[in-house]
Amino acid sequence: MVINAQYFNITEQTYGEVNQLGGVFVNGRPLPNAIRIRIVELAQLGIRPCDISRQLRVSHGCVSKILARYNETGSILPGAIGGSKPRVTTPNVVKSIRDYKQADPGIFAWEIRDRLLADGVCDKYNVPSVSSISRILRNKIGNLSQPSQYEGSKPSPPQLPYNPVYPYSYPNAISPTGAKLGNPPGVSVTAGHVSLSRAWPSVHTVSNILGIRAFMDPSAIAGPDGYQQKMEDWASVNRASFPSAHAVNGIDKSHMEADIKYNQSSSNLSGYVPACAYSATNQYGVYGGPPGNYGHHWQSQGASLAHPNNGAMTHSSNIHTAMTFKRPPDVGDRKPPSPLSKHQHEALSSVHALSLPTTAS
DNA sequence: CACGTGACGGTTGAG
DNA sequence: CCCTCAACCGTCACG
Repeated sequence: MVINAQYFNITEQTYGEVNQLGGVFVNGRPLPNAIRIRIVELAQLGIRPCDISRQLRVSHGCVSKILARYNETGSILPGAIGGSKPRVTTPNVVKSIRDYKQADPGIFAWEIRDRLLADGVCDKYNVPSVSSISRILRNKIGNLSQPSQYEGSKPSPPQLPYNPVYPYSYPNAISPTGAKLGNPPGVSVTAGHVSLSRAWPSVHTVSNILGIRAFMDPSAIAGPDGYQQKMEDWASVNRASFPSAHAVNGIDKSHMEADIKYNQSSSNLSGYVPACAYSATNQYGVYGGPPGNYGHHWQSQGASLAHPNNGAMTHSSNIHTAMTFKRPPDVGDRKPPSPLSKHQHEALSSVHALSLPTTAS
């Protein structure tokens, strides 16, 4: 919608807010993927969450959350925002209900429910409630005599049962959603692209847009290096850091389109932009944030980046060793609080070309 | 001091 | 279209 317009508006007015650490964020919206990636990267390098928080100027709660999610799901992407959960009354389920009803017109809703479970049409997590079944009988099936619409359309793509439980379907990417993840250009993918590319105009852009120049401007702030760096970070995020990011993704996503998403970044953000027409609408454009999965759905994210397991660093070839991004979560250990040595820092910086000030506090 | 957690105010998008 | 609702977001404050 507003796409460009929005952008402009933004420029004028500032969309973001500044947190206690001086970082810029957009309330209600996820952090840009670049920052998310950065958080994970730094953590992988052994940098403590508190330091990451200070360095990137992201609240520790957020850092904690992102890292926890990453360790758990292997994805750095935010969850799908908005929309509704996948309906339990999928065409397949409706069809089954209809079949049961046809076979036994006197069947009760609760009996249907039991049968859905017994037949494996649904599992305990996605089986419709009795009331839902009643509604289906009444509204969708109603007259058995008539061919239901469903039938006609019979869309039923092979639908697997949803996994409401796990919004992140990361597991094998098999999930219905998962499947889609990979391929469909649509959503998630796009989002990813978007995020990177367009999302991140450039630090400067961002700052300007947000009107927070002050923060970033060292002179203005007089702050410790931190500030300055911050700028860099954002900038770097956009650019330099990307490579790494990309690495990250690369890893994870192995199968997913993910590659695209992040990879590009290193090469150049702009490339992918087109893909997503979508996000434009989002503030992201403005924010710089990536819509990530946003637009989309449930599944998309699930797969998200990839997770550790498969991860396999497919692309990693290029990646700097430093980033062993994703190790299997099990390994768990997100690094011990060990103080990362400066050494590590150096490594990191070199990798990303960032200078990490380690929050020298 | 580090960090996990939940309240809070916000956005999003399917239905 | 507009509204509702439920999901997610990041920040903040508390423990």
